[in-house]
Parts: sequence; C-alpha cells; structure tokens
Amino acid sequence: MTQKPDQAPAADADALPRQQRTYTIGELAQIFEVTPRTIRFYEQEGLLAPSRQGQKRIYREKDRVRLKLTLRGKRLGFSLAEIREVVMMYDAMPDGNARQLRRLLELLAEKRANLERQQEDIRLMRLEIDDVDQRARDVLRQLEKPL
Amino acid sequence: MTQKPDQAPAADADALPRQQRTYTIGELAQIFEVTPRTIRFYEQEGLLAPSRQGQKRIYREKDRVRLKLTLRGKRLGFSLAEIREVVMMYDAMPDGNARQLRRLLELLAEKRANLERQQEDIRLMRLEIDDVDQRARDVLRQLEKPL
DNA sequence: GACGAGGTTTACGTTAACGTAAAGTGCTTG
DNA sequence: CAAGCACTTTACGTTAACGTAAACCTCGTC
Repeated sequence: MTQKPDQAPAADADALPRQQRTYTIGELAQIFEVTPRTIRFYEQEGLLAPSRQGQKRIYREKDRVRLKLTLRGKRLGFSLAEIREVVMMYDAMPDGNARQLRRLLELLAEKRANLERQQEDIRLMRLEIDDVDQRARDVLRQLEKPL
Repeated sequence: MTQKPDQAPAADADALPRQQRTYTIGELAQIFEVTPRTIRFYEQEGLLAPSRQGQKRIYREKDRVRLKLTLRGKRLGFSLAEIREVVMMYDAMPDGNARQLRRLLELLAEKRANLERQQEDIRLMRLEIDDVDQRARDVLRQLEKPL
C-alpha cells in the first residue's frame, strides 16, 4: 500500500520538489495559522482559485504564495479589495493590453507611496514608544530606589 | 468688537503660542481630514476626553496630539482597542503603581515587535512591487517596440 | 458497516468603525 | 426676529472580514 507515490500526502511530503507539492485546505490553514473558513472566504473574494479533485480543493505552490502575499498585505492594513486589485492585474499581465499595463504601473506607484508613508509612521511611532519606555523606566527606578 | 482677545477663534488664531490654542471639533476634523463623527466616536471609545464649555467640546493641544497618534496607529492597522490600551496606560503613568508600569513596559515591547514585523513585511512587499513593476515595464516595452 | 476525521455548501450571526438621519441648542448676522 | 450655521444627542444603518452552525459527502479503519 505504500508503493504508489501517485499523490502521497503526508509521510514523505517534504521529499517532493515543492513545486509539485499540493496542499489540502487544512494543511494551508495550519501553515499560516488561519482557519479553513478564511481560506474559502479569500477564494470567494477572488484572491485564490485552487483546482478541484472531485469536490475537494487542491492548492499548489502558486496558491500558497498568493495566500502568503494576501496575509502580508493584511498585516499591513490593506483591504482584501486592494489586494485583489493588484493580484488580478498581475495575473492579467502576460496578455497585457498596454492601457492595463499603465494602469498597473499607476497602482504599483500608489502602493509604494502608501508603504513609504507607513515607514515614516513606523519611525515616528518608534520614537514615541522609546520615549514612553524611557519615562516608564525612570518612574519605576524612582519607585524602587528608597528601599 | 476686536479688542477682546478672550478666546479669539479664527482670525488671529495662529498668533497664539499653540499650547494655549483650542480647537472646535470641526477644526480638528478639517485638520486631520476626518469627520466630526469620527472624533466623537473616538471619545466614546475612551481615546479622547476633551473638556466642555457648556455643551460644546473644547479640544486642547493634548487632545490634538492624541488624535494624531490615534490616526497614525490606525494607518498602521492597529485597532482602536489596542491604541486605547497604550494611551490609557500612558495616562496612568505618573501615579504609577509598579505592577502597572511593568505591564506598560511589556505592552510597549509587544508593540515594538509588531512594528518590526511590519517593517519586514514592508521590505518584502517592496521587493515584490519592484519586481512586478519591472516585468510590467518590460512587457510594455515589447509592445511599443515594433512600430 | 459504523464511525471518526477531514472535506463540502449554505446560511445566518458577529464585531469594529464608522455613516447617516432626525431633532434639538446656541450664537450672530442681515 | 428669522435664518443660518456649527454644534449637540440619540439611534438606527452599513460594510468588511470573517465565525459558527447545520447538514451533507467520502475515505480509511476498527
């Protein structure tokens, strides 16, 4: 029963060259610490398009990367709609219409500007945090001094 | 009618030393490009606590800074609850209980870690964007070449 | 062949962060 | 003093991003 490596799922899964590996929804969910529901929802929103094997969803490397990018976008506060916009244009690239491509470049510039503002926000917030931290330590030191 | 600088609101407002300046809700809203509703909502959520003059809210420099920090937090994807947590502990600092202070330091460390992950996310997403940008430009060039 | 572990669809519920509308207060300006 | 603005409270509506529950397959295993 262990001679048919047709689609070995679990045991020697990490022996495959990764590009050919497939994932179930549960596996992906575990990897990224989200629920299957979340993954299905992202599909419904047009962010993922796994193939099917009968009724079950089959995720490939491409889908895994998509999910990773989506979650990264979310951590940065982007909405699913924004993320989808970029992802879909990216997919439409190969047979790219010139107008579409220019639009994509605009979009990318927007995102870049967004990221830069975020970097500045991070820088400032770090300064604030360091300041508060310092003051808290000072107060604490004063409290512990008169022993 | 222009001799009483008691609480001059508009005309020579920028002549005041800023620390004494006060703002109406509408002014603040305009400055930060949010609606008054948003500002009231933040108050309701415990993020702002303007004084009153009769029924009207009076915002001082402190409130303006609070709002600025709040909006910065939002841009970074923090929830109002998270922001409030830090803000409230900050306010409780002066009469600080040692346990509270240590808790604050923990919280700050958390936030810092969060910011660092975000920076990494930004770095990676920039790489992605630059890559997509480059490929889009390449395709575009090929489309325009055979004139 | 019952069953438990995973998968599936469908559908209603929930939370955060406001938007929007109604109805009232207070000043100042023609 | 009527009109208009900017403010107020109260309350219901809305959207995004899932959570949760029910009811159903399908497969390997005891």
